[in-house]
Amino acid sequence: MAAFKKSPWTPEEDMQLVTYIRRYGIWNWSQMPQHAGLSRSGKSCRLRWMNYLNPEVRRGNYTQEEDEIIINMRHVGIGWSAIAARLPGRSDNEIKNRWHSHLKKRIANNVVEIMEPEMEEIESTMDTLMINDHPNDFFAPEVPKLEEVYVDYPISPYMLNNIDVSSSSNINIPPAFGTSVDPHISFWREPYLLEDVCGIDQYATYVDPVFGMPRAEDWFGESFYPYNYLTRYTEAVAHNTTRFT
DNA sequence: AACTCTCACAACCGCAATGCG
DNA sequence: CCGCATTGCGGTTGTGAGAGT
Repeated sequence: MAAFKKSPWTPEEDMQLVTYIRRYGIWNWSQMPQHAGLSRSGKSCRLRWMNYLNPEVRRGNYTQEEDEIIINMRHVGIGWSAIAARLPGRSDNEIKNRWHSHLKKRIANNVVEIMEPEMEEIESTMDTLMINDHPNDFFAPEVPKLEEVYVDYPISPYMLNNIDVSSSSNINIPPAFGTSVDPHISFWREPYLLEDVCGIDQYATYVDPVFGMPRAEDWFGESFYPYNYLTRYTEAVAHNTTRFT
């Protein structure tokens, strides 16, 4: 098995992953990288998406209210993922970082006063978690007839009608059903659209005439990458260096 | 200007949980 | 029930930026 790449993600890799997910949805993390042309593990791709590339993720600029929620929920032993569920747009990893780099220290220095969370708040949080864990106890979703939706590819008719498959040569269509790498789509793994998640289409459909895919700055703007990452990367490519620092 | 230290955060790892045949 | 594959969680590490000396 080829070794997976282990290093900071490049803008090109980000674009490959986002482009792929935008076109085909998330159908199987472990197999997606191969079809997206990425030398990354599925785990790495999932983490990158969940913590960084997902347009739902907000980064930085924590409000006092958010900090207090983190502190209070952590104080009673609630896990990172449950706290993330309580804070829309925040990933568990980011909250964890926030805790370790800011809040823990502030508490140690008694900069913030730890308040006993209101019982109602805790019960409300627990109710939410119960609903998330046992959705069928609360409502029964209508299961779509997948055989009518998916014919050759595990993507929806909407996506089939709105993608230009020929525009990107280095991204492969997911495998068809019945092949050796049949993705075994189930209801719970149904691919979803970014539009469904975000409400709006946040990504440009512009395709670079030379490279076939949008440039990073077209997608995210230079501020997307911290510490002038994009600038340094671009310079490294221009000077044909193998590693940029 | 050069070096060291600290901070912030991206990303990795190991393990647990879950799903599926 | 079992074994394997996949996904999710939490702890930890690595690295770049900026502050301090």
